[in-house]
Formats: sequence, C-alpha cells, structure tokens
Amino acid sequence: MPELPEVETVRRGLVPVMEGETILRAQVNRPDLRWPLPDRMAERLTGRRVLALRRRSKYVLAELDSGETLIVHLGMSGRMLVSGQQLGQFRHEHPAPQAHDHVVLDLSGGARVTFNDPRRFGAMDLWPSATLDTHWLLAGIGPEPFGNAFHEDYLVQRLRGRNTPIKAALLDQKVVAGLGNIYVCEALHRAGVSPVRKAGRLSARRAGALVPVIRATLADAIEAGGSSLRDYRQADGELGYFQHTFRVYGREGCPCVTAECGGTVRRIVQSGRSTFYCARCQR
DNA sequence: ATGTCGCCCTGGGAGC
DNA sequence: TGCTCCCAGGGCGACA
Repeated sequence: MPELPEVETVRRGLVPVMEGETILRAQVNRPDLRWPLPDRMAERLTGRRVLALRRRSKYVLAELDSGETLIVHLGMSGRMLVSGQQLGQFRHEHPAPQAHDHVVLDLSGGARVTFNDPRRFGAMDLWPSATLDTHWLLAGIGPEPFGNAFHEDYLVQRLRGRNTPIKAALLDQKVVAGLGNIYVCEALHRAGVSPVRKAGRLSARRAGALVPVIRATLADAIEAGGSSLRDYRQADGELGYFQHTFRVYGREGCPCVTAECGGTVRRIVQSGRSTFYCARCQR
C-alpha cells in the first residue's frame, strides 16, 4: 500500500488520535523489523507527548516532546491500525491482537495505534528531531514532489544525461521523494511518456512537463485516499482505501483509457518490477 | 558515478 | 483440499 499518497493518508488518519496526545503505554513485540528497533524503544516512547505528525517521502514522522522523532516506514505491507477512538457517543473496543502486531501504542485520548507488518519490510527508529535530516534513511532523499524545490528546471537537470529508463529514474528516491511503482506508471501514462524511454533522451519540454503531471497524479490519489479516510475511521482502522481508478496499473490486457487511443495496456518487467503502460499513446 | 540485481520477509491467488 | 509457483505498492548493499 504505501507510496506517498497512502503514507499521507495514514498520517492524516493518525493526526486526530496522536497529535497532542501522550503515549501512555508502548508495547514492542520484537527486537527488529527490517532493521533492529532502537534501544529501549518502549521506554523512550512511554510518557512522551506527540507534538506533531509529519511526513517526509514515504516516512511518517512523530515529533515527541523528548526531543526525539519516531521515524516509521511501512515497507510493503505495513499498517497503522487505529482502534478505540471516540466516534460520537460510541467508543470502539480494541480488537484482539493479530499476528504481526509488532508495535502497539496507547494514547491518552483513548485510541490505540497498532503497527502491523507481515512482511517486516517496514522500519522504525528514534532520532534527535534537531538533526532529523541527517538520519541515514532520510539523508539522501530528493525533494518532496509538492515542495518548491521540485520544479521543471530541477527535474530537467536531474534527468539530463541519465541512461536509465525514465521509469527507473522516477522510482529513484534521490530524484524525487515518494513515488513508487504504481504512481510512476500512472504518471507516465498521464504524461504520454513511455516508461522505457531513456531519462536523458526526453526533451526538456517533456521532462519538465512531468512535474505538474506527477503532482496531479499524487494529489488525485491523496484525495481518493482522503475520501476513504472515513471508512478507515469507521471500520475499526481497517485500511481499505483503494477505490482509486488506475489507468494502467494492474490493467494488463485492458483497453487504454486515453481518448481515441485504442491501444492495449501491456505489462513488462523493468529492473525486476512490473511496469504497465500503453505502447501506443506513451512515446 | 551509474545501472542492475539479489535479497530481506510473509501471504494470497492461480494453476494443477 | 493441498501442494507449488508466482507475485506483491520498498529500498539497501553488492557488484559490474
């Protein structure tokens, strides 16, 4: 689930139950996820107030009143399940613990946030907030797609001379933060750019034009995620926000949705990962 | 520096 | 029903 729009959706879902609240209890059920969890993680979280919830790329960042920030990455299968929140006059019960519930946080507002991650590609760490940018997971990440540093001249410059397919270049988190396999495929289709085209062989005009298309693709996805945020709250934290209408992703063999195109969506493999695109209208 | 590949894990679905 | 194989939205580190 977790590319930038999904992580942003998760963040927005967590804000009302975490921001300004105190972590009354932290339960850490194993010593590691993808990497070792920080030393004494439960103690360093317990009693801390969450000052702000932010997002950087695909990371959720919980700034604590201890001067540390909890860094969370959802990997491929990570979930942040919310239970026990107040809904009108009702308060949901906490569900029974599930397999792969690795970290459980009980907040002062009554909510419980459970990090569940079957594949354990996720990660958590605690790091001084003042030097968050220097954390090894965050240090090399490129500009936020909605930030001022991500603009047409930047992207043109960044792609110049690169011999890798544009698909791989946009997947590279050093080029732009937060894009994953789905939204790269979707953005390239919207832009009419072939995923196999070498990044450096895209005209400056077409390379620059990717910037607003990437933003629009992500913004639409966030909006779609936001619309199902209500389900997320109602349904005991069950994360079910994928009513997105993908134009190419997962649509191998289906007709291209571009008006008057008439092409068929193909699936190919690039650097070991599926790419979906229409060879007729993506050039 | 740049680009590709293997790998860390588990679960779900397709096919037999 | 049960097995095997393939696939999965990430990203690091090793290699050419």
